[in-house]
Amino acid sequence: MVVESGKRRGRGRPKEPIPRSTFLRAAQGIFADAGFQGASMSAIAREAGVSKATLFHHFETKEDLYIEVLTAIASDLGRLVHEAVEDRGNFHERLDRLAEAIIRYLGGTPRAARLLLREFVDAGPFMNSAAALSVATVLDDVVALYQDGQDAGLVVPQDLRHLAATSVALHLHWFAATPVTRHLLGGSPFTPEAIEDRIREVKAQARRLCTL
Amino acid sequence: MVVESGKRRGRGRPKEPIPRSTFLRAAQGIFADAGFQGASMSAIAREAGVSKATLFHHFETKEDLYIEVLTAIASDLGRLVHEAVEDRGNFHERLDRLAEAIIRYLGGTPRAARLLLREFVDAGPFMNSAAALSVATVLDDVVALYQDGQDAGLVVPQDLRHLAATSVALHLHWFAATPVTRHLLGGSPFTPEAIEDRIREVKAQARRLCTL
DNA sequence: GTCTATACGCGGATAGAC
DNA sequence: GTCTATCCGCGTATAGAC
Repeated sequence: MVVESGKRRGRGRPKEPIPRSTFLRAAQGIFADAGFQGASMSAIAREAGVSKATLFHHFETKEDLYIEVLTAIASDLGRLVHEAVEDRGNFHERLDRLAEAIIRYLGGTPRAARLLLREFVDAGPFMNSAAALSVATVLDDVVALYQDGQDAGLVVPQDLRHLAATSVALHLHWFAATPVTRHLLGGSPFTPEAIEDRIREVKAQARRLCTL
Repeated sequence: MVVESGKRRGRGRPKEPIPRSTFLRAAQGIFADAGFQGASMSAIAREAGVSKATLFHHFETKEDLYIEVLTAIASDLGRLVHEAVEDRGNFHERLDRLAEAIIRYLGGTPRAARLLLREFVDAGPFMNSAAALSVATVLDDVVALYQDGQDAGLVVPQDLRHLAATSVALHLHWFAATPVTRHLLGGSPFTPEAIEDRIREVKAQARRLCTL
């Protein structure tokens, strides 16, 4: 999946600098497939269709590039969760909205779940950077949603932290643990039909999980 | 956590060969912390208290060592699941037994969940080896349990594959995604009290998840 | 069966031309 | 801003002494 730039770029300052998104897209792919340690800057440069030195010109270190890739995803999800969870409609509507928004995003961005879940397991450069705070915010948003439900007497009187953890696991694992999902499903979870099925199933599971 | 052998081992064939478990334990630790790619044979040898060459004498390649470590865990869990799920007692008893057995194992073997979940996300050497079949068996055991429940009219008429996936995610994520769990819990999930709490919460969640 | 020593490639990162 | 060429360390893996 090499970028087709038609003709090779020559030396010297070009009229059209390579957009940052080119590097980020390539990096997203390689990091998702190989992880932070397994990915090499050479592979990312190759994928982006530039030389390694060019890549190093745009990102001082591999860590910088990795953190930027993960920050973009965490920020997307953070926005999505915050909007879905906001105080419009009753508790169950908010719960449904949350599931649907997350699944459409993770289903439409196949690398996102793998990148995030791997980083959670690795406790790697991103989770050890300041940007990890956005993850904490998302978690707190989810807990707050359940808290609202509990206050309204709609949610079972159980530990909300375990409930929030299950919610995160539920969403990420399906799209990230591809061998497991493929074995169970017998196909890709990223087809449009599979995604619609998933939304239906998760909405039902999420309701039963917390409802009295 | 270096092995204390008292005095250094000399050259030549020793009277007491180093037990294989020494290498496996060390490898488990390093692989769990760094992942397959991130781990180095030097680090594992250091942790085991032997030279790199000695380690390579016992395991031809890093992959061999890694697969053996993961096979041991998958086999432990496979046995546990198979026993817990077997046809003793009613459906809810079997469900509770399953949760308790898995949580005690993962809680008492802090590296297991990380190793397994990371491998699921990586689709690495283990999942591409023949040994991965044991994972498929476990998944099928779980689906079969839910099928029994559905046949008995105790389980909600929903897609059992999504239910099984949630069950796996639920168990692994809590003990594997340590930064997330620690943020939510505000401490380690591996203390005896945290484990008992976890058993209680998961039993309740697992019931609500599938029960009519 | 374990050691020391080493081969060899590939990783991240840099220098300097254009 | 991008290129080619290169440095240097650490990775896996091997050879041969003991």
